[in-house]
Order: sequence, then structure tokens, then C-alpha cells
Amino acid sequence: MPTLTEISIGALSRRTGVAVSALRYYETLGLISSNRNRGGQRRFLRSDIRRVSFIKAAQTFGFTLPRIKELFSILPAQRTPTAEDWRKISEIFKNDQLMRLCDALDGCIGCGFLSLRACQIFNPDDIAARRGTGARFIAETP
Amino acid sequence: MPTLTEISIGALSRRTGVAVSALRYYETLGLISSNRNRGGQRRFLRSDIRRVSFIKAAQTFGFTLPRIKELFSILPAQRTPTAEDWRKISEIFKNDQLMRLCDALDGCIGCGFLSLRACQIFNPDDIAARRGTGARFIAETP
DNA sequence: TTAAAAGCTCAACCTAACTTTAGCTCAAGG
DNA sequence: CCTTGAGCTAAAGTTAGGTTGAGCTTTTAA
Repeated sequence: MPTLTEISIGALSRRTGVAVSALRYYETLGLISSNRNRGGQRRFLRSDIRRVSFIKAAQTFGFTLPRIKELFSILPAQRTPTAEDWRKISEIFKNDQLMRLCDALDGCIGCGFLSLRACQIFNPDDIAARRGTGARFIAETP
Repeated sequence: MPTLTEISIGALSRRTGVAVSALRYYETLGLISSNRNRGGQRRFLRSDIRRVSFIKAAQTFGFTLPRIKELFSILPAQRTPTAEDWRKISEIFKNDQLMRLCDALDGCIGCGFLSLRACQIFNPDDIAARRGTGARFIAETP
């Protein structure tokens, strides 16, 4: 029986909802990696479930796979990432997202399809006033 | 001298920052349309500048061209769209965006890269409490 | 022990959203 | 008039992010 921390590609697929073919593709891009058992089959770590989930989530926000790979480069190479590791990477992720939103809104000025009030999000003077007052998502940044 | 409201494809490209080839491609998809002058060259209306700007902006939020075409179908066919026309289409656009965000957050549960506090955005009970209290973007919806 | 399910590689194919190329025509300035 | 830049069409090429298929091996469960 193999170590409990190793899972097959099919198991990783079931746990993440990502197709086996896509997982193999991610491996060729270097987004995930595996060891091989004596029969040549891939064996992943359980921590790869979270890693793949992160990839999926980041994609729904429009990040490219190469960019996601860059984000991963700040994760520790040889040990399982901690909550703190994921927090750091999320911080970068949110900043990127904010930049993208900012660019989009720039493009919108004069186009009239979004209220310019949204730009108050980027008014630093407003930030102190909003501290701790309720739910925020993309607007929330240091 | 042609009517002042007609512009060439090159002018539309300069005014929007969208490549000439992309504009022709949009036309084949039915996202924009033009008349031809006696020499067979495209002549666009000035209102197409706003239309193309909308396409660009919507794309940065991850909308596909067919979906953008659908959004456009509620614009009037024969007259230049009014501010009210654009407001209606923006409303649909924002609702779509909210749905996408919601799906993304669903996918994130247990993945640990975004705080679950963000989900309060979708807690209807919270909405009254936040009315008129400051800047919101995606969180802002009826 | 044996059949089916799962895995393997490599190459080809797919869609969206464009760009590029080839071979011409049209329009504007000197 | 003539040149040069802008425009035209149709078809092929490009990139990202995969999927599919062929042909073969390994694992697993009865």
C-alpha cells in the first residue's frame, strides 16, 4: 500500500472537478508536478488538491496559466504550503485583480456603461472611511 | 464632402484603440455594421465609437463576443442609442458579472485563497445595512 | 487469473479571437 | 498624373487552453 499522502491522477480529477487531460496538461506547463510509481503512473500529493483548486479559481477571474505559475513561484518548493503561504499569494492575486478592474474602468470613462461613482473605489481618501464597515470584495485592499 | 457623422474604419480604429482587422472581424460577427461609400469602403457612424468601447470594456470583464452581441440586441436598431439604452444594457451586464463572481466564490469554498467574509456580499440581510454608505462596485445590485 | 478500469505517450484536433498575407483598388496630395 | 497610404477580400496562420484518439501497459476487484 502506498503512502497515504499520494493520490492518482483520477483521484485528483474527482477531488477537483478538473479533467484528467487538463491535469496532464497543467503538468506539462509546470503548474503541478508528480512522482511516478514503479508502473510509471503519476502520484500526486494531497496538497495538490488545493493547488489545483486555486488554479481553477484564479482562472475564473481571468488569470492566464503562465501568470498563475508565476504566482505559485512564491510557494515553498519542498514543503506543503501553509495557510500563510496561501495568504501571501492571495494578496498578490487581489492586487492584480484590482489593477485589471482599474484598467477596465479607465477604458470606460466616456463610454457611459458604468457609473463613475465606482471610481471612488480608487480614491484613497475614501478608504479610511470604509474601514471595517461591512462586506467588500474587490474594493478591499491595503 | 461626406456627412459629418460618417467615419472610416481607420478613424474608428484610432478613436477606440481597436485594430482595423479586429473591427472587420467584429463586423463579420455582426457586432457592428457599416455602410459603403461609392468606392466600397466602410463608413461607420460616430455612435459606433461608443459601441466598440463597450465591446472592449465588456471583454476585459470576460464576456464573449457572442454574449456581447446578445447584450446589444436590446439596443434600438435604427436610431443612435440614448443614455437610457446604455443604462439598461449596463444593468444586465452587472447582473451577469455578479453571477460570475458568485460562481467563482462557490468554487473557492474550502480552497482558502479568499476569505469567506466576501460571501456576505450575497447575504440579502446585509444589503439594507449597507445602503448608501460608500463605494461599492460588483457588490452593488438591487 | 483474468477482465475491466485506469493510466501512459504522442500527435492531431478544437474553439475563440484575432492577425497576417496576397493580390488588388481607391483616395488624396504634390 | 502619379505616388503613397488607406482600404478591400479571402484564406491561412496564431495563441491559449485544452480534448480526442490510437495503441499499449498497469492496477484492481471478482
